[in-house]
Amino acid sequence: MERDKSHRDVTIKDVAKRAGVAISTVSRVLNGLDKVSAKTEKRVREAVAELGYVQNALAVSMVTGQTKTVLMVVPDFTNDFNGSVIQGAEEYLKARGYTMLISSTRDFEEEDFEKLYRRFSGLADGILVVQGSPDRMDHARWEKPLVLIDAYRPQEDHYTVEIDNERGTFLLTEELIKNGHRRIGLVGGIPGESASGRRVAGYLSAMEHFGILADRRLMAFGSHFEETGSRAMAAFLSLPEGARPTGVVAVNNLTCVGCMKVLAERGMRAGREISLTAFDDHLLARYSVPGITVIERPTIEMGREGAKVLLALLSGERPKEKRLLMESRLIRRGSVIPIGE
Amino acid sequence: MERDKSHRDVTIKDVAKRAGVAISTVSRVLNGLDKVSAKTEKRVREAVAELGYVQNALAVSMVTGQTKTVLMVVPDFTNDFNGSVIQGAEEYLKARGYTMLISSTRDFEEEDFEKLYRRFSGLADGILVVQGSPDRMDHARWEKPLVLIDAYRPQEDHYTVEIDNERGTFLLTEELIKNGHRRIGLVGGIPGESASGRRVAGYLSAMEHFGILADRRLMAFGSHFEETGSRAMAAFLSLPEGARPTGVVAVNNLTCVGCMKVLAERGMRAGREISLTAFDDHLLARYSVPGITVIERPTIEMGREGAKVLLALLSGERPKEKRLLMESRLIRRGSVIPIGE
DNA sequence: TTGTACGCGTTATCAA
DNA sequence: TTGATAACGCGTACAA
Repeated sequence: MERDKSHRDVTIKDVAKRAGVAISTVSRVLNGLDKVSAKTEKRVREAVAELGYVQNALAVSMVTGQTKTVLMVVPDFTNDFNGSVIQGAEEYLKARGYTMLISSTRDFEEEDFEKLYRRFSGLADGILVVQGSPDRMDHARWEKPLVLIDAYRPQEDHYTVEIDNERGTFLLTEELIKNGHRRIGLVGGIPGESASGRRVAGYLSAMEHFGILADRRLMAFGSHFEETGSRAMAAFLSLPEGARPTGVVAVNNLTCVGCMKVLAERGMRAGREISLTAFDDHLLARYSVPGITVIERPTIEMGREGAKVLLALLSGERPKEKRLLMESRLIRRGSVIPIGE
Repeated sequence: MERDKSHRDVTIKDVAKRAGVAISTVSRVLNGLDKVSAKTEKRVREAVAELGYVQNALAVSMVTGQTKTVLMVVPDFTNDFNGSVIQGAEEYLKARGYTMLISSTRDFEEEDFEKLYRRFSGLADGILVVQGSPDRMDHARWEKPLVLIDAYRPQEDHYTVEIDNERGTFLLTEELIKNGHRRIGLVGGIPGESASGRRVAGYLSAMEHFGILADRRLMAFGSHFEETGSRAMAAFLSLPEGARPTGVVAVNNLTCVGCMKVLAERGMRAGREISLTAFDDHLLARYSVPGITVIERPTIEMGREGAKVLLALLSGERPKEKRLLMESRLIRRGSVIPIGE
């Protein structure tokens, strides 16, 4: 509570005194807007250097109304997809003089979103929200610029950065079908969540496209986490021979890991006893033997583009295309076994 | 630049007017310090609710001198170790009313650290620095409370949260030796960095302890990244039969991944053609078949403890033990092959 | 118990 | 081209 005024930071006043000018002159030099004589400017700059003066960002924000700060909301920091998105966004923001505040929504209750908005509304100029959480958030409470990454809410009207989720699982499913698979399991994510929803749709649409009847027993849902993948794979494996899927599509990185975990526990491997394809590339998919066939998303770029759109919004631009669709691609590895008819 | 005063946020003044009291009374109610009559308090609370008043954190910080914000500096967000540390710290801070600012130091030049300190010195009350970057940082410029996580600089005097790095690699090396290995390769990290240094020391000390002469050709250095592991493993494998290591110790998660990558490319596997042990548990170590024998660190807890120490510092406490040592443990998996004498 | 008024470090307006 | 000063929203001595 006690402020120690003795070793206070040096302020604009100190600089003004040292340079023998008014504080408004110092401010002008620092912000380089109005004209200042070369001589005065030099004196001020010297005083700044000598005193090691640093602007008080808080005071600047108070009067300008801008914090030059962006809030990033992610479901979880331990997921490598989120990590990459953050990396991309942070680099872009930092390079443009913006600072990044961060908050994870793991274990959030409904009410916590409201608190989050309250707490940060005065601290950040804009907000970047990464998938997962958004479906439970009431974005309407946030009145400043907002960009959604990897989420889309048709009933609302936000700027978003996405990939074509439906096409992704379509490709994964198609890959299995073209290799002769007919009984294909699906490990869905959270039933109501937007990205998961599209991915499930892609699976169904591929099945239909190739005239295969989808089997309810081969579709499992739950969460974005490992556990859902493990449970699903275990259930699939316990089906009788004729009903058991020969291939499985996992809708995200962690559920894929869960599938692989169960396989490993039973001495099985994707690409040997069963085929597996999944959304999102990750270490395990890339370097396990055989590797997993996946849909790779430009994660760093998604973060960067999200930040780019947000800064555009902050500078008053209003891009008329609200949804930005990024490219994703299928990477074929050894996890899909060709099956003879 | 233009502040739109028309739809300004509601301020403490508005609340005071609505409640028919002075702003100082509102402040008192909000901060609950001084005594306020029950009736007045009720009126104020109602006014707050009706107007949807939210304190302006910036203004509060200006007058209190505290930002209730902590800066977290990490080398990279895409590394799962860092992600976990962030997760642990963020949860702890959030629960205590603190906000987290974040910055990655990937690709930082020397001078950037100075800029970083400048930029954030007024924005955060304290700083949490995660390994990697610290060795190139001049922490002296940061005058507020600081806690180092997974880094130790003997020449300086900071609060740190660590594990016994030397013991970790000692155990990894010992595990190989006890399984009959004698030619053991080491994939070191950044030569000058503190944690890497201790880990290299652990390897050397195990070798010496068991009377094995360390071979320079079996020690490779470079970075914390995959590439260093790949290069090292490739070099090891190209050694003539009698000089080639039968076991390898990787000092961190990514270099371990790099090793596994090279093995995979050549159709080899850790636990088959060669033995491998590594620092840090991660997806690939856990679920590849066979799994990798690793040192597991309590990553989330390290973040949490770091935050805890920092908040203690911020509240004026000065724990006399500056170095906090966390427990790590060896997890045995199938990547170590017993070798007959 | 409550109200007045000052200060926190800036920017921006208006005069000089 | 420069200087004086009113905001920005709040906490808190000090007075009432």
